[in-house]
Amino acid sequence: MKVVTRFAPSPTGFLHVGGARTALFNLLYARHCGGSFHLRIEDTDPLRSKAASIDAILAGLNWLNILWNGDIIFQSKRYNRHIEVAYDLLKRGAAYYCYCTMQELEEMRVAAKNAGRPIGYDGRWRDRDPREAPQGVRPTIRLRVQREGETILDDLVQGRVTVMNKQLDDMILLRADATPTYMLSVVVDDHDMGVTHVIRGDDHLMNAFRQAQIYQAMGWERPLFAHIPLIHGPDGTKLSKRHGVLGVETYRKMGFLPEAVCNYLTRLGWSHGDMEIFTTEQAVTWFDVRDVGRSAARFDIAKLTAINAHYLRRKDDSHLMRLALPHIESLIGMSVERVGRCRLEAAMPSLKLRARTISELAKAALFYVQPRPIPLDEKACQQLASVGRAILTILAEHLAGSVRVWEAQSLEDEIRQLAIEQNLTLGALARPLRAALTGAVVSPPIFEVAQILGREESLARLYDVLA
RNA sequence: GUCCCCAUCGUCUAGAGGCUCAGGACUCCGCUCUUUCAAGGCGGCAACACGGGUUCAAAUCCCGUUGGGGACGCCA
Repeated sequence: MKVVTRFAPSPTGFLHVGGARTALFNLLYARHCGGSFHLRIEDTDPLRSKAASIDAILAGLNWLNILWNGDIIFQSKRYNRHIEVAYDLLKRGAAYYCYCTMQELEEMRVAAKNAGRPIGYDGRWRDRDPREAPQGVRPTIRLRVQREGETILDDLVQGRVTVMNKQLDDMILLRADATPTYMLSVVVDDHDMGVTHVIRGDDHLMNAFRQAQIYQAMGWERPLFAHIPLIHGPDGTKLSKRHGVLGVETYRKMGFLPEAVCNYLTRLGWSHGDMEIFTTEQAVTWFDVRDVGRSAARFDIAKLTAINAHYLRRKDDSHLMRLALPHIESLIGMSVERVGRCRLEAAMPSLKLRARTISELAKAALFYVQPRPIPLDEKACQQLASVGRAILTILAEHLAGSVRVWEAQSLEDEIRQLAIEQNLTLGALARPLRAALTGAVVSPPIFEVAQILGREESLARLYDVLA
């Protein structure tokens, strides 16, 4: 059997991490099985669906390199097919017209809640004669749910789950305005697309039982289900805007790498022994949706950051340059000229070793491209007060008079020698030098910095401070 | 309220009856390296929610309790 999976977001917002992980698991499983993975946009609610959301979702998936097979399926374009099935169900006696008004249903819910009964439609039009229909009320079509017995679902992740059918109510298939509901559309589309494995968030677990009834009524074979646990916020509740997590693309802006995000998300709720760092290709060979854990995982930005640092260090310098440049330019508010770019490229190996995100890297790289005189932070100013300033004077004079090649190792040799002559430690000389050259008290190795800045720029920065 | 699910270090997890007085990763804390900061190396703190069973033996199986989460829309 060829495995077919799908990711079916509704275009009501951005692609959040939970959705991204669901998509990832669908992709991983399909590819693991040599099957196909599809994308379907669930835009059956015209009131909530937005074109901008579709763009955001596609952008997010593309960024993460979660690529689907074939064309995108828009549920809204399958409208006629959904309606056809609704009427088919009606004809089979598996569905019926319901003339309840919204207000009536609301009252029903309140009454049920107060009486301690399950909140849901009480089936009042289930067997009622349609001739009793009130005037002027456009009916909905509801499924005539099998109320006896129980439904068993052998979920690939949750295991065997049993629900009494009397817990299910007759859900609406077609709204009063004749548009299909999600509950109908998913089933029809999954069936027509030949979806074999429905992998989705476990907030849909109960829906599987309702949907099972539609499959049954239509005489269709039901796909296998895998309800994966939701991702929770640090406080243990379902991830929401309240947690400040936005679209997956926000993580791009925050300086995360897509491969790091994918690695982290895949590792959330799933593992392959002690493996922490792996490529998507490796995950494809190891992944089985049956191995996904049943308990919810909390989103931990610290671990994501650590994984990101790992990938950042291994990223090639020119690629990193392309990613970091926009961050840097927005920080200094101007474009980086050729000289600056050369410096950044030369500095990249030690810059990336000290950053965990592109943003951190950009911030740390700033001093390389800022125009003179570069700003000094508070600690650097302290460093360049009385004694530091005196040392800097000696350094400047010495370096300006030196004829040795301006290269990290020879600069270090020279300054070590100077330290001995002056009866000072290397640190005593290096600290003021660092402050003047970088404007800060922490930086990449200072002789490397001096080499990259070049003789002229370095001396100029020293004299800027002395002036 | 009704139904469903879950439960190993702070977090992500390994563990599918004996190999485990529970392993890895992140975080945190030491030490080391060192011109600063990182990285690297070494080390440390830290968990089987609780109570009953079953068994020669339970983190692993069963029941209950507690705690947490999710679903109950003419949303998806």
